[in-house]
Amino acid sequence: MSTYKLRTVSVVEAVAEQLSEDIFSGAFRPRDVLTETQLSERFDVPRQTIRSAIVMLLHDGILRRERNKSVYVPLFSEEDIRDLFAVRRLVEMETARILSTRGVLPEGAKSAVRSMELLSDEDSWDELLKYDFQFHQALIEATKSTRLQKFYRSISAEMRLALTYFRSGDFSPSRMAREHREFLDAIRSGDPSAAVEACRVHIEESEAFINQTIHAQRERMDPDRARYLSDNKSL
Amino acid sequence: MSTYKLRTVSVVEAVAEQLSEDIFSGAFRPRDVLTETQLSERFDVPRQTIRSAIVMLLHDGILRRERNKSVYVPLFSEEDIRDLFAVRRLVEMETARILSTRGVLPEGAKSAVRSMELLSDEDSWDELLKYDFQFHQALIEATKSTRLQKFYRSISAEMRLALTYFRSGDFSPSRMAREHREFLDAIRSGDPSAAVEACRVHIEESEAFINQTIHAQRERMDPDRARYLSDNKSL
DNA sequence: ATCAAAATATTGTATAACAATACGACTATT
DNA sequence: AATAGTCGTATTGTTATACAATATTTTGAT
Repeated sequence: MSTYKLRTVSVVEAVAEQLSEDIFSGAFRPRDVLTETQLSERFDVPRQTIRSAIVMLLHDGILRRERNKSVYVPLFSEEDIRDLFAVRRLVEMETARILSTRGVLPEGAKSAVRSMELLSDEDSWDELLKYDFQFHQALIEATKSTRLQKFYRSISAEMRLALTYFRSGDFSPSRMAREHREFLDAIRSGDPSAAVEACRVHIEESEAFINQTIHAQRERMDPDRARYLSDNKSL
Repeated sequence: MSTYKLRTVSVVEAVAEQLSEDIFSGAFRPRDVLTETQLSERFDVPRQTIRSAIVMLLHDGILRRERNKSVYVPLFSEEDIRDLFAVRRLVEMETARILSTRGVLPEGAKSAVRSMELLSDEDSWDELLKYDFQFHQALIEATKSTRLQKFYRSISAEMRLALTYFRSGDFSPSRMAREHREFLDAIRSGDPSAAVEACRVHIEESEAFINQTIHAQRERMDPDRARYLSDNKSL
């Protein structure tokens, strides 16, 4: 008889998950303030449960709070974006080094790229984003490094939130697929330094894309607003 | 008039802090299971408060649990130690690169080294460890990278716990001080690659020291026990 | 001794209440 | 009108209690 590892979901986890979705989907916008009683009614669970769920999301970086204040959806500054990408680059380059050294190429990453290649320009940004995350997730998990995974988890939620804010920019599934394919091939090559370099390129392309979207959004604003944001280094 | 940023401590934080100390100090040993009611009585706070404190320590990696089970103090495997050091090396090398590039040399790190140099061989391992952590903490904070700091925090507690387990090995404050001094000088030099390399050496010396202690401990055991541990890759 | 059922212990969730803090509205004073 | 002070309200932080769900131990039957 084989044994199954069943996956159960506690109430707190379910609330945290749904609340995350509400944030990612835009139901809650940056700077929105969420009070515990309000959430308690929304999900029809006791306030204690909400508080536990909030702690999870605080750790994921998609909610913030000061003491004795209500939590709020974070607004990422340019500095936040820089920091996120810098750290992500660090982690992913190390991942690329490990995997190419070990000659490991996770199936999940391969299938994610295949899925991307099947997307057409009419498909949604969300769809593309899903495969993007699946790809990188698979790579990290293949390292088998508990701490690296923990680290990546702690920034991936923030990353996802940042990316959804700037989804509106023009994007091309085919280009995205090609970039991921190249990265994957570099890892497959077995040359660690080449893989690491490909990773750097990949992440920097991603960052450049975001920055471009940010600036495009800013130009669509009126000058005063743009100047204000520029002064406050916020998005 | 200058403004102060006051630091307050909530009940949960105080409990978490004290509980951490109890774990670091060895009052709770690896594999010890801690029930919530037991802790509730020990600290004379309601169970809900204990639960919140536990969540913090779970994130710090100095407590673990499976669902519906009591938490327990982790026992680090050799793989854990390897993983911890690998990731720590990654973060600290990046830190060294950043600081040497920017020409930043935090005061806290300098004073930590000075304190080490004043220690004699009669002083305690705990004392030395304190300055060691102060040194690395200061470096990380000087990067101003929120995510890097968050990450470091998430492994430093585990690191400290691992180090306290193996405190018994022979140690030399003067050698420790010298190693840190050399690392600091390398950062000061302004040559990033030299600083990064010095960092690698520093961390690897630290890891080698731990491994040596581990093996020494193992040899003091009886053969059966040693073989058992070897088989289970646990310490 | 082995297995199953019952009793117990422990975590997870729910409800309520109160204390501490933050925030806004209002008032009094100048 | 502007300012500082006071009060009331909303919100978070903490405590208390109870019960449900799950895990563990004990007991009992075979």
